[in-house]
Amino acid sequence: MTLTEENYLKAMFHLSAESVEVSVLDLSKNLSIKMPTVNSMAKKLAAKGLVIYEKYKPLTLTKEGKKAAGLIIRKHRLVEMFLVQKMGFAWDQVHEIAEQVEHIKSQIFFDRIDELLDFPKVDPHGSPIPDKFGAVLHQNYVKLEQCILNQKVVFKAVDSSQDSFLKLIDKLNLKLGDNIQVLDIQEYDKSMKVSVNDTFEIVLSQMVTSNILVQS
Amino acid sequence: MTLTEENYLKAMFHLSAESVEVSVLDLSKNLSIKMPTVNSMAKKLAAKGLVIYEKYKPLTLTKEGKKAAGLIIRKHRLVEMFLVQKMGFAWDQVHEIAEQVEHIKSQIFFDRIDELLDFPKVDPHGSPIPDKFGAVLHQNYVKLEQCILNQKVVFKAVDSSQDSFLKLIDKLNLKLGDNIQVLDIQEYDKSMKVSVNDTFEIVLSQMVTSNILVQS
DNA sequence: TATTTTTGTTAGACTAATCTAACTTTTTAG
DNA sequence: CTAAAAAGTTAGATTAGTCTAACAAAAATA
Ligand SMILES: [Mn+2]
Ligand SMILES: [Mn+2]
Ligand SMILES: [Mn+2]
Ligand SMILES: [Mn+2]
Repeated sequence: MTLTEENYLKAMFHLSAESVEVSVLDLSKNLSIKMPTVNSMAKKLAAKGLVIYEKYKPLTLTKEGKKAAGLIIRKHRLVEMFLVQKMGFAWDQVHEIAEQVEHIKSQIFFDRIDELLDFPKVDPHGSPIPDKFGAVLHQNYVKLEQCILNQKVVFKAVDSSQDSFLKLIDKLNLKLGDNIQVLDIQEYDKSMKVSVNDTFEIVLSQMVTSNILVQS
Repeated sequence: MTLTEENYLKAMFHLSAESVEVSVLDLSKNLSIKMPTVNSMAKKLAAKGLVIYEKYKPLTLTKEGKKAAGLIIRKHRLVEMFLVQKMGFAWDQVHEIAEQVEHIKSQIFFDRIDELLDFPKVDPHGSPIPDKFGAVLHQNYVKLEQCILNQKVVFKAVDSSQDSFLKLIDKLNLKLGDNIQVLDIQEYDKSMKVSVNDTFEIVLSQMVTSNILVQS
């Protein structure tokens, strides 16, 4: 499989987290690749048995395709964890590097990373690392955005890898595992005031709360 | 620069260690790519100012080209060192992986590797790591093959990355830094009997002695 | 339902990297 | 010094991945 094909599969996997089916337009936007190009790649992946393609219908990953995508995401997340835990990178520096390293062809390389990290289950952003068969343990996290007044939750993961977002979280002194309570929600812009570990209070815009994943 | 271009430059750099000028045929053999392909790539690299190309003449790297190649080789060797020193790989496992990782686009990634290794000067095979400007400190090593009877030398580097060769060196219990004395040279096949650290004696074929680099 | 907008597809072109077949130049050997 | 061999080049084809322009179908809206 080529690097390009791997990136398409990975994008489809991420997009189908919600809706299972993925439109050509969504993929196109997500990859910043024009629709006709996506269309022809979809046919190519279908010919390889990784995608179900029917004219004018949304795309679906086959079982095979899901597994392949899961294995690439596994490598991506293992690499991110290694970069943070073993090489001292900040969580906002690792996504771009992992985006490239995930395509290295070497089983032992990733096995060794896994071993050195003692077989981690999540990456530095709280996302689950798929197992050796490409299967992802589904997390039942919700967006902080959807929480109600006074609800108490735990900050479990982030839903964006944009470095400006991650840097903001750092600046706000928020960390995975923190206890968050919703103190106030502004009707107008959906911004939230929350308390963190009962020690300090911050205000978060909806753009931020929609990328914070929490568990009750 | 593309991965492919980087690999051509690197190959040229290696081949021009001896003769400065590189024939299209040599490059073709070295890369396992047919001559017409090499020819057109040579023109392309010439257009970018990295190679001097004149019809029917051998190829030469420009100053720019040499620097670019040196920087890729730097990455390759830093990665090999990291894989051995920090990730526990054997010296015969790292070349293939480094061949891929050397193309990662991320300055900080390689800078951090350099730092974690405490700015190493040689890779696990004894080859010098080019500096940040792509310049290589030239080593004055000779092949064990060329040594004379009774000469005492130090094993400094290997001249092949083939894993079967490296495994053989391991099996023979030879290590970089070992003191070697030439005890006997067979007229017929140029095989050598040598003593190692004055503790044991082994016989090496010419194929082996031609890939062992030593210093007096 | 009819029209407009959105989404998806086809056709055709382009670049990078590769190949084979045919031809030319240079080098080597008789 | 010529003929043969080796090395290098050109031409033309192929595959992967991308694009724009034009067209078609599906979905949304009036
Ligand atoms: Mn990531
Ligand atoms: Mn990627
Ligand atoms: Mn190497
Ligand atoms: Mn390489």
